[in-house]
Amino acid sequence: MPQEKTKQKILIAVAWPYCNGDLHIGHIAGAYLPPDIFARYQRLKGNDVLMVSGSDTHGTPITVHAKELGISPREVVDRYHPRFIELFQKLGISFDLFTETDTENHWAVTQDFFLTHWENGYIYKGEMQQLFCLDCQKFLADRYVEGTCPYCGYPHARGDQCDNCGRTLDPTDLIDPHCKICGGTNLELRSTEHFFLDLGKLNEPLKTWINDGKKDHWRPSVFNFTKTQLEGGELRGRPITRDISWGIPVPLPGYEHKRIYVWYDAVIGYLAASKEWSQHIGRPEAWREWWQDEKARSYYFIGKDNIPFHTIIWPAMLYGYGGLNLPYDVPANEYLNVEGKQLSKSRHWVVEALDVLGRYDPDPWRYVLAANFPETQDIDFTWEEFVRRNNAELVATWGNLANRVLSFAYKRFDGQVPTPRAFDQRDKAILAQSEEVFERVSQLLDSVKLRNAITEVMGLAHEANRYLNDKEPWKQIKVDQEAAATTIYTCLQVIDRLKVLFLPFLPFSSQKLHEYLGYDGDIMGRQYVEEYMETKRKHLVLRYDGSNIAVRWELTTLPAGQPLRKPAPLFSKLEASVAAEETARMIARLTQEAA
RNA sequence: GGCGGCGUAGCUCAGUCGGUAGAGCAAACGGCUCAUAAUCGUUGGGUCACAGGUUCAAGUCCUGUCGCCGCCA
Repeated sequence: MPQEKTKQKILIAVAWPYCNGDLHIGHIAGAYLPPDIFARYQRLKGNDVLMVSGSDTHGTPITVHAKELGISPREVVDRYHPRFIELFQKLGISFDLFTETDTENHWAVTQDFFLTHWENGYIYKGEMQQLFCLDCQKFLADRYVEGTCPYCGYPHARGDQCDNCGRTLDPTDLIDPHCKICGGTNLELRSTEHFFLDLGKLNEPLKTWINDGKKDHWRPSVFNFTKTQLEGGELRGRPITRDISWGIPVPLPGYEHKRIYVWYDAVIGYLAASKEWSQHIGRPEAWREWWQDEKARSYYFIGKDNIPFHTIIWPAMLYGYGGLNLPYDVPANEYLNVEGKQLSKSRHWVVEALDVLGRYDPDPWRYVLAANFPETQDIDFTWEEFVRRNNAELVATWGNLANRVLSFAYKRFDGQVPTPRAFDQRDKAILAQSEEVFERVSQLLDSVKLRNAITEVMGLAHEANRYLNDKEPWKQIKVDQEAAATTIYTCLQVIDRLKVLFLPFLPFSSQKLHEYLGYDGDIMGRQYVEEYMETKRKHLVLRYDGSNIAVRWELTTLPAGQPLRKPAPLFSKLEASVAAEETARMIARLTQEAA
């Protein structure tokens, strides 16, 4: 049924990883793999996808980290930013642009935002009481004050939060507060002038926005939370500047020594990166198609801790700026726990993504994480589950299906796709099933139910195995060559469709399968790293080129007689011992770091 | 403390609009031998956190309690 295909503009905005440490698999499952699957699907459908993110480089955690290492904040960024890029390349996360916030472009876009908010009356000046270190002659950001937690007695609690009991604190709550820079205790409360985003003034328009009746597709956890907050009508001004030296200078005369608070500039990155991408492709105004066209849709992929920033603060900022689209959807995920415990760098319970990608292929990770996406609740990942899903589902159900059929065809039908005769009822049934699955998966992907979608796809692989066992082509071929040819053709046809269905999830193996089936061409696109020079500074970016992709999101028809390539298994089994080894590795690290 | 989400089989999780509780794993038995010993079939297992309420009918809606997670204070 040919329907008018209008290309939809899809902005895929991905949480900006904070650039002071490596990403773990919880980040991948929560925020980075989902948008890639969604982006690949949308591109295959023929929509115009712009998927952007970058390293979040400002803020005091990075300056604190830099001081601990005895290097500059910029050197901290230079240490982790390339590792993010390496990770996303290895995992196949197809950012149209992954950049960073310490760029001339981002500074300019942020300062423009600030000035526009200022001119539009959404920023006001106010006085704040802040601890000042008399020895350093500096105001201390919350994180630069250390002391004893008044709740649990932990002696190294920070001014913003206690790492031991997790409570949020005010620097003045601390017992025996001292300066983290010089260790001194000569602190006094002083008044300092700062700028505030007037969220109170933006509460009412946001209330109208959340109740506009166009949020039915939002996840309940995201929608209910946002709606309640906005209808409470109690949004208050929030400081957007700080007395630190690392960050974007306030663009007002007399205030250049103050810096823009990292939370304010980080979300602007979505727009800044879109503008940077437009520069790269040589159409500097292209970003407008994703940000100003009312029909464009923007999806923000984030973890649940980030919900208020993306459903309240960022929409408020966009509204206050004017003329830019507010989020169409914010499919926030819950958390991925590991072996029953929450991942936590400070508590030394981590599975670093780059580390494990050195030991295991990307598609098994993509599969296992997608099958476990925490879309509705926190999910418990175990290494045993990783091995089981890899061996019993990816290898045994899907990889083995492809391999058994391809091998049979290659050996018994002269290395070609066999020519079928008329299909019987059983053949027609499996082909019809592949169409139904295609429909269902499309609907699930459209509504960002990725976990259900991949389960449906795997279900079709399961059905194809059943079909094969019903037809027994290894028996048919002894008595009726054409019957076997029809069975194998039918199964290859289904596998070809599974290749497309799996492509957003498992691009690496779908590419291999594409070649085994005798096709040419690239179906997963090409990622590449560039160094981009601005007038004074340069930075590394990750980009993606999917312009030559040789398939579309549609039911394929495999040409009979097409020469096959010699097949090989798509996936490898893992030793059962892997689970115990990896768990032991985590526990070893835990006890070692704790000592 | 306030707000939101979650709590379902031994384990990990689905469950749409209120209509007789589902899948996978694990266990047992059987079929097949194309395939990486992979695959296919059959079989068991439930106080849907707890206590009330609405309804002809509640895992689902309402109230309260407990626990976990997040945001805010």
